[in-house]
Amino acid sequence: MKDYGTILVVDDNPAILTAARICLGGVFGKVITLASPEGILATMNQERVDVVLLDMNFTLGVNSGQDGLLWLRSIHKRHPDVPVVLVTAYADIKLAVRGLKDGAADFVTKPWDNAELVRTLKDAIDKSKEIVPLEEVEAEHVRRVVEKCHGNISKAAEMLGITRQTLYAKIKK
Amino acid sequence: MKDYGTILVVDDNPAILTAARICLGGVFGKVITLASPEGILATMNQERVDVVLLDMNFTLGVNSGQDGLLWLRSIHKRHPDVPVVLVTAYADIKLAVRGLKDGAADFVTKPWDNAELVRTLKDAIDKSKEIVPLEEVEAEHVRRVVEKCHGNISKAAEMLGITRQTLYAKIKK
DNA sequence: CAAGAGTGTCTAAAAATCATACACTATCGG
DNA sequence: CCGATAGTGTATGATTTTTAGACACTCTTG
Repeated sequence: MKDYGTILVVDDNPAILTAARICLGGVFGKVITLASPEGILATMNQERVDVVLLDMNFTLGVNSGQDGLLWLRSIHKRHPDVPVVLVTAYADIKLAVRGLKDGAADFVTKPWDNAELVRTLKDAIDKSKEIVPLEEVEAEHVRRVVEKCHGNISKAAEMLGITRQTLYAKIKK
Repeated sequence: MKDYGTILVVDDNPAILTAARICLGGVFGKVITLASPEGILATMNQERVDVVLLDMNFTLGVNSGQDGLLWLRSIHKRHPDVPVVLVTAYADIKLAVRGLKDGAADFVTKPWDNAELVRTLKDAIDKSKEIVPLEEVEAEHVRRVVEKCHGNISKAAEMLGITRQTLYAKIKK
């Protein structure tokens, strides 16, 4: 059951970290906890982390979670394929939404439901691990661009940077 | 300035529709309004719509916006490349988040700020119109998969459905 | 009607991809 | 320490894809 790899939990409340270790220990092979976000990148460079659970409420209320967003961006920049799940207070849902737009995989609101948290984390990891063949990605993108050009194959081909004839061939299969 | 095409506004409150016509008329070449969502697909089949502004509060409070989500999915299914911006009450932000996961481009909360609404709609359209060359999409996807395989080129190539040598060639440029 | 834009198809040349192969390195269990 | 296994980097020739260029056709529009 412990096949979900390594999780990094970042929260400035030690009680939360202890709770996380207990709650998540049964699901993740390794639970790393950090009381402050400064060590995130260092930790992720040393250790292969499969998912990050990041609390947004550092420096309580001082700057409405801007710090959290900055850390999220830092993680996303260095490790674009490691999913980050945010933790916010319910009143801060707008912050969580900002986070989603900035690349977070998902978020949970405090106080959280353990089962929901685990499900959210599993989903985030599963989604990040799912790999699509190159051919499929290409076909999907071609379909969208042709749609966007309202069926104008010449324009679509130009925007895709390929020849009209090549686009024909790709559409046919 | 009216180069943002056609917008479809769906809201069961006639006053909102009137306000939308006035507020959005200066930005969009054509503002189509619908008092009920039943006509959405029919309208979109007849007319080329560039963005949809969809209120989630039909059948007030009866089923917490499930209807809105269903309409969102219908639109997204038939017209996957037309961005949909949701309108929800502030208390229903969770609904808006569900909507985002279901493919909505963005959302605004009622009561809205006109400038913010226009900005949100413009962003949604700009983003939906931006077209990426096929080569770039391919390179990005290759990069991600290689990263996900932690540098194991053989595995990455297999998952991408291409040869190891081909992957080499793609990485080199 | 004439011009322009788009379509569908063809050819031969150029480029990319494939299967296969070989030498090399690193890791791990016996 | 040795052999097995897995991965890397590179090479070759055959095969497939893509390209440039061209031609005939349809549509729309001034």
